[in-house]
Amino acid sequence: MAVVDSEFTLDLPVPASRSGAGFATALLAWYDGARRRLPWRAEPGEKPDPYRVWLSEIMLQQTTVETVMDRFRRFLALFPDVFTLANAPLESVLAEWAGLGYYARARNLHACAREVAAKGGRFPDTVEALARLPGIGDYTAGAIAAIAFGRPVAAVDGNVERVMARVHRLADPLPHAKPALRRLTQALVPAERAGDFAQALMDLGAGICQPKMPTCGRCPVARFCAGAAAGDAASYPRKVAKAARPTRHGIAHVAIRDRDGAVLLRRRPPKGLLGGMMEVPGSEWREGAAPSSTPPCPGDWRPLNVAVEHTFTHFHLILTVEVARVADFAAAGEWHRPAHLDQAGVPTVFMKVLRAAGVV
DNA sequence: TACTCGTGGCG
DNA sequence: TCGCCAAGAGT
Repeated sequence: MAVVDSEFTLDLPVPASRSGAGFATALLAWYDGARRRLPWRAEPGEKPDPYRVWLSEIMLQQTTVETVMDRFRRFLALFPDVFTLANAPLESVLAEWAGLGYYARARNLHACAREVAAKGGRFPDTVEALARLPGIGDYTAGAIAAIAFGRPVAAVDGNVERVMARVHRLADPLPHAKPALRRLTQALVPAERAGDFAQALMDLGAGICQPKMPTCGRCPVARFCAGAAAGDAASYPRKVAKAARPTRHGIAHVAIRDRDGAVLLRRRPPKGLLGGMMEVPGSEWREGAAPSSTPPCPGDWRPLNVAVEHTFTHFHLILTVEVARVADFAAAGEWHRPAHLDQAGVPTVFMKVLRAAGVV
């Protein structure tokens, strides 16, 4: 009955104990008593708002619930509906997104809002149509279709992958196992309450079937779980080893205007790393020795004693910071006063630079 | 397919 | 301290 460890294929029928209504019924019964109350989540009996569901799903991509809680409320207060968002300048959306990371999400969010608004303001209600919108991939399309529109489709995020890999004791490592895990999940989706089912799986993954310490003793679906039965749930899902992170070096020039303490910032190119966000002018970031760079304006440039370090997803960065108080002059960029830097759209790495320089 | 793309928290 | 992890998508 248990799926053997070497099983990679999914053409075999799902074992009866892990298929059909039993799993979903047990999970939903648990969810009815244990569901988290979250700002974007409709209360029982409430009709979900597709705009809020969509916004929350984008914001939650690779981002913790804890972080999103406050940011979601802030964002919704500024952009309460899809038309407000569509009509807002991209720069204001990026500024509000600053610090959240993965800024392509904000660019795609804005582009998606414009598409939806241009077609009347209603989000499509099928996985296929949703997945055609910018920033909406397989997971998010499923989540919106299920949560906002009740479609009986799977929403397979990292939580669900983990739960399913354990339930089935799947030996195939991620990311190769993703399509298999999607099919295994879809096979369990109930005809009714598909949105609750999706959210229940995520609550289960977040609260009980946690990455390093699953508490199978409190799990409502442990009796359906091969990993719980074998006592090795924590060893799933298997994953392929990740590549080592290289270190890049660079220089950042903090120009402080004598007159009022304003600092010189520039807008980065619209795509790529930190695309569209504001930056402190500086050198390129390269592996090996720090590249030389010309300051953005003349001045008495002095290096700080302490370098600024920041880790991105795929590389570590060490920035040497040089500071100068400079006279007012026409520079390629914008002068921002310290009091308003939190509204300028400065990503975290450059906020670290400004803190090191004593600007904020 | 494999790589790019942020940030903060935690064991 | 440091790798792992968090409601992934685009290319």
